[in-house]
Amino acid sequence: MSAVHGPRRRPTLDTVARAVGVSRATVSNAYNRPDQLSAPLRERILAVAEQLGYPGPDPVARSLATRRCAAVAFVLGTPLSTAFSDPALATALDGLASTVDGHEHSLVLVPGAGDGGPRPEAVARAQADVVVLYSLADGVPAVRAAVHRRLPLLVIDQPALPSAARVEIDDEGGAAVAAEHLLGLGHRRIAVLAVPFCPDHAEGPADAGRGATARHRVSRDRLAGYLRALGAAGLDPTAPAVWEAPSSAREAGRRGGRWLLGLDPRPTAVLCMSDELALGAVQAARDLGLSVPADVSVVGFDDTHAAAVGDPPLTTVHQPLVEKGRRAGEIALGLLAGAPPGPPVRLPTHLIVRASTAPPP
Amino acid sequence: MSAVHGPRRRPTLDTVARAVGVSRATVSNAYNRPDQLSAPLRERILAVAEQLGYPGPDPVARSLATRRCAAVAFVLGTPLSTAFSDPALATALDGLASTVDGHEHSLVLVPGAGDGGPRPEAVARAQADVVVLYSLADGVPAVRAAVHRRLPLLVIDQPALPSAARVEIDDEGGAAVAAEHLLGLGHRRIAVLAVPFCPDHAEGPADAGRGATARHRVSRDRLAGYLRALGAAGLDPTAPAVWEAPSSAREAGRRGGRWLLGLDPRPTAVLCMSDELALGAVQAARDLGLSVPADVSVVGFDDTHAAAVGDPPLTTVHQPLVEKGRRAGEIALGLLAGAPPGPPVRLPTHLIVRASTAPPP
DNA sequence: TTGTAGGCGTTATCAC
DNA sequence: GTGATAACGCCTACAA
Repeated sequence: MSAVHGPRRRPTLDTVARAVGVSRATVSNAYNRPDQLSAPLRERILAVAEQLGYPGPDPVARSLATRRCAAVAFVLGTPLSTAFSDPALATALDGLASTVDGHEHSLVLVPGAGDGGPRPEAVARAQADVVVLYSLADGVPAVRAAVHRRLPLLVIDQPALPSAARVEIDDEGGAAVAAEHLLGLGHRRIAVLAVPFCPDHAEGPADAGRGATARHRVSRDRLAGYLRALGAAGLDPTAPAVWEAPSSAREAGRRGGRWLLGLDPRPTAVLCMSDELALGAVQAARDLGLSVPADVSVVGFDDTHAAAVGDPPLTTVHQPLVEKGRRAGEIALGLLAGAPPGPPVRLPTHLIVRASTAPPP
Repeated sequence: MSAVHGPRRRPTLDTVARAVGVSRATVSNAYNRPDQLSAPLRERILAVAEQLGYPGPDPVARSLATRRCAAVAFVLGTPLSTAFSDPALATALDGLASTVDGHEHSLVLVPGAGDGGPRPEAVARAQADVVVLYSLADGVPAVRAAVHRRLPLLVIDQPALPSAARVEIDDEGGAAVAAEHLLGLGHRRIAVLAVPFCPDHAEGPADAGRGATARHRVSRDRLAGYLRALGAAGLDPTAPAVWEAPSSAREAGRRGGRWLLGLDPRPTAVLCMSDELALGAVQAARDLGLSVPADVSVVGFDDTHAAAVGDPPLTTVHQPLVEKGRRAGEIALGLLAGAPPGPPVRLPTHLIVRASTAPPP
């Protein structure tokens, strides 16, 4: 009698077909190829489906049959919320989103929190047709998991991966120019406020070894750029104090800034690996009663919107964030369409001098 | 002979099972339940899989079998990139992301561009276990498509939907308070700069009818709040000039501001339905050689970060964006776990007076 | 225009 | 600890 009152389990294509008295294929066509059947029949099918409470073709089953998800996966190396709160990341995603939009694809954000980067299971399970890895640390399990999937793959700001497309920034060059700017102003006691070197959430002073063996290409290269410039100016490349922040967030920068500016002798300038860190360092200076740039110069990295409107406006290294995302999006879409990975795209950086740097006091 | 040189098609669980000489179930267990088989056998299976180039269990097939996607879909009413560039939306998403993170779920962003809101097909095909609708216009196809799926459903800033959970803001109350603030300062010629009333990308002056029949609950309620306060103060509620912007972006606000401030007689104050619009209006005032708030007062809505640091800092209606997202995330996670929708969550707004408002000149 | 048959790659449930 | 077998729900030639 339960059969009379309608099925207890949710209806499927087959339920509808049976009720109408046609085959599954015809019901499928009613949804996906209206031109393959007569209008009246289609009407009837849809009506019965509606009345049966059939929710329409199951997207997962459809994907299984078509081998298509209509989605691009974006794997973060940081918590999910940073996609919306970290200015540099959000801006790059903005660029990527603007190219993915209008192509009938969704954007799947795969969270990256955790001590060893994103959980490899999360990467293995993401339902997408192409995967984009964003600035993951070298050798984390998630990278292996991504390669393993044999899906079209694109990495952003990471070392080359066999058969993966790549978009990246000239981090070392940009960092070197930032350091040269300070040297040119006469600074000699220069400290470094770094984004994470490894995916282990460490926070505190970092020695030279830690920086050199860093597993995040971005922080490794930026540090190398700073030190190269300092070395070229005759300074001891092991001399600068380096604070490793646990993220690129402003509060983290403030803590690091307080430590660096509390050193004796106090640095006259701080090279920061992100604008948010730099803005935090400016806060720290203020906390200590120091003025920027009169008492201490601060240089950022990224050239986010906040850097330009900061107080003082930040001298920083510009990287084309929107273009980075846009190019990544175009390449991802290309891979989706069967295009080969192509040569890596390397985007330039340049220094923007604003008001947070001046000669040392 | 092609069989000798290895299969041309990509290997599956079955390929591996056959090669090892075990059943599919055992291979599946090797991946998903290591404790269900002996370690040596598992090793052997994994080794053969590796050698065969088996990418691991297919996530889509797994989802089909388990009826789980491990993802929450977030359906936007605006282009994908606004998720990262619109401050109010990004902040709400930040809150949602922070609660979803750590729960082994991905976040699927479903783009919402298009004249009639998000494409219903995109909503129908999103692979997720729960869907969140964000501020979609009443009656757009995407809403029907979402309801149709019979998945746990949550709407944010939209009218009630049968059996859907709901989180929303007291838009009308907030708007009324904003208007009352201006009235209290002595303003009588007050204009309105509105976010879209309908999903049709219209831009230009809007008459009373358009506002009253708006299909976006948010803009409808905010307008109603403004007009209620003006009416209560004895002003003609049909009098205020209203400009409908095609989005809540700053540039759109600037265009609308220029039109409103070019009217004769010029309004002495502008009520803006978003902070970005308000910031655009401030720009417009500047374009026309007017000073804010000396010549014209501007009130925003949302209380985004940019409002606080603007020049001048914006008087605006605060809405708890992060909490809105967080609550939505908690509810979505709850629905996922089988919890009932529960009563709608209505979050309060309040006025923040800063420096963009003053008595009329 | 409609139906048939085979396939998509897993997981789950039981036996053994 | 391991293996059959049956779902899971749909798509798509191809035949009628």
